[in-house]
Amino acid sequence: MEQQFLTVALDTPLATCFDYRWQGEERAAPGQLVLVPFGRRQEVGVVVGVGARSEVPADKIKDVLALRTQLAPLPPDWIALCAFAADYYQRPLGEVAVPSLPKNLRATTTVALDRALKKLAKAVPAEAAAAGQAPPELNAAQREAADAIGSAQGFSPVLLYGVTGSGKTEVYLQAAARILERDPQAQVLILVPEINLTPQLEQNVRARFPASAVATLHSGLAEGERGLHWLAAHLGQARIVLGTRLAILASLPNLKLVIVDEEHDPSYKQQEGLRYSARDLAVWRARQRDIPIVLGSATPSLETWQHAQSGRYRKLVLSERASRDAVLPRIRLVDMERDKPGQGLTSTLVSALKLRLERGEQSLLFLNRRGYAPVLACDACGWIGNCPRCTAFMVLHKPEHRLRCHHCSLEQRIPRSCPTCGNIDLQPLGRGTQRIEEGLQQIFPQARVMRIDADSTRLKGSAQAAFETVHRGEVDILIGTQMVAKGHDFRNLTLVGVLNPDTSLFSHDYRASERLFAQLMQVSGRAGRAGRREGGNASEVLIQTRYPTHPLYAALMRHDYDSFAGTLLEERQQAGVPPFMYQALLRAEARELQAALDFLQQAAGMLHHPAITINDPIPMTVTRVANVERAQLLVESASRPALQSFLKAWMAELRATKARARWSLEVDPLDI
DNA sequence: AGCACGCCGACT
DNA sequence: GTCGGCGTGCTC
Repeated sequence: MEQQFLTVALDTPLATCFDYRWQGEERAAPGQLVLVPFGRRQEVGVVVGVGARSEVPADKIKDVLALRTQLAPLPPDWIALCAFAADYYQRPLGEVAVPSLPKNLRATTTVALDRALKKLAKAVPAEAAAAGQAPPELNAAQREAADAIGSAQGFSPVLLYGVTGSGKTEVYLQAAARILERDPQAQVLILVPEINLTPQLEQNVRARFPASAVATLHSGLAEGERGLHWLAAHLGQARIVLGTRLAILASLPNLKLVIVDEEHDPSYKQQEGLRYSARDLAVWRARQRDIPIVLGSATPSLETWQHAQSGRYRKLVLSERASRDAVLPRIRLVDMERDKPGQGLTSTLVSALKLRLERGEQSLLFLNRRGYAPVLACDACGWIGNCPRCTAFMVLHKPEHRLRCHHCSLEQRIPRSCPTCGNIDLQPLGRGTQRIEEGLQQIFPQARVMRIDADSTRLKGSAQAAFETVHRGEVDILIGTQMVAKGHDFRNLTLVGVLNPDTSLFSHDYRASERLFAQLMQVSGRAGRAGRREGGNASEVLIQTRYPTHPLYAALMRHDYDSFAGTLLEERQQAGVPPFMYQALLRAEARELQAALDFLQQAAGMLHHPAITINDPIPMTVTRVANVERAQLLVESASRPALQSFLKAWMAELRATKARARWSLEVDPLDI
């Protein structure tokens, strides 16, 4: 029996793959899973290369323990996708490929895998085109978009640009249906930011296509379920895969269309480990497979917008709201200098709330700050409740009677008196959702007020339950953080109040205004989605601000993202920041700030490249978290290839040096 | 990252 | 006398 040498990608931080010997009956092939000895442990890895010989000295090479022949090999294009992501984000291949597989399918034992395969073998593959519910009529713009996408040949990126309620979902579904009808093998991948916050899209997909043709992939699924759905995608049984960012790394052998809903949403960016952008990988994936991709948004990311303006992406516009009687909500600014808020609410907003209560309509208040008050302070001596482990304030959480650090989760009892001067009268400064909730209950004692934020929805399923309560009409006033801004259609909601958006206007983070506009646009879309029946009152959005003349608000009131995005792009070009510049961030953390800074300084001096700017190391804004000091170093280039080749060489050097700090690299960082 | 091996302080 | 600190080195 001819022996084979297998190059195996393993989930380790080591930058290489490992070679093993295989001499079993069956021939091994790239894409297969193998169980191998690694150090003194056993690991499951992915075969990425097969050969008759190996560079590695024979005495070091160990034998493969088992080949998972029951599982069809992962396709070459999947390996190529992982390899690209690994390369682009400067991570080992195994660290990308292995963790993207469901845990129970890559376990050292094979029970879960066999069970899942057995279960799927029984399932009868459905004819995906055999639709359940009949598709609704499209308006002209929708039809044109669905036609264009459904008939596109080869790699054709499309920005589907349309406000909330303009019927983007319907375009996705009908374009997908066309492709599935035409090709009985075809698979469609639909990415959404957070599946739990957009249940309506999932319901729509499930209503339209047979259940067995749809697979969902997101981190909320139980292990067994996720393994089953992943396998259905891998085996081609799932024709539509609906998932969050992790679904971009699924095996989809017959992928023919990719859809990225709300493509601007920051949750497409993974914020730990492999810090990939699922949207960017989706575009790469579409090019790799030479298939169309749809990026949908009412407020596209400036990266996407610029590609659309330059003609690299085709821009398809949905300008009208799809539901006939749905109208765009009227957006009004409330000048907080003139109308001073009490309990965080201006009299204008209070009257508007009162009117909705009288009419039996619902209101939504949006405040992106959870807790009762962001700071507790002593008027007498100036003491402020700082976190002992972080450079941050302790946030007052009144229902729990606790001070809580939002960075390290440290909790303390609320001090009865000032720790330095003994003053009993400690003052909460500023307002969070809890405090607004309390104020609302005082102003409207008869109103049914509900708060939805990360604190009120800690328990699994409680967010779902809370939203259902609102949908059932058992809530008059809903107060929430960005959790309430996404996805949900509240039929009876006619007022949206935005409480404290100004902080983002003058942020040092140049992406803050782009994000704010998107967020306000999105939360505005919660109002009046169904329209008001028979000559009723238009829905209304009230924004409390100290800067009523700010251009961001002016553009928002006109629902005019075009001109706002144009202005932002000009500013970005002038400032030399993305999308006109490509960035990477080297982060370091250590017990002593100086150690982190020293490491970064050393790293900064390692390599020089004419097209690369290496900035000075600086402490991060929140320097200390959980008693670890953090600093970062920004690297920039106008050329993506130049940055990539620099990073590759830099990483090799960095990995070879003994660092006195923990460090990590992020390519295309969102927060800098 | 794990998980060894490897030499110096406070405990049954 | 040992238990155990984390420094350095390796994983095909």
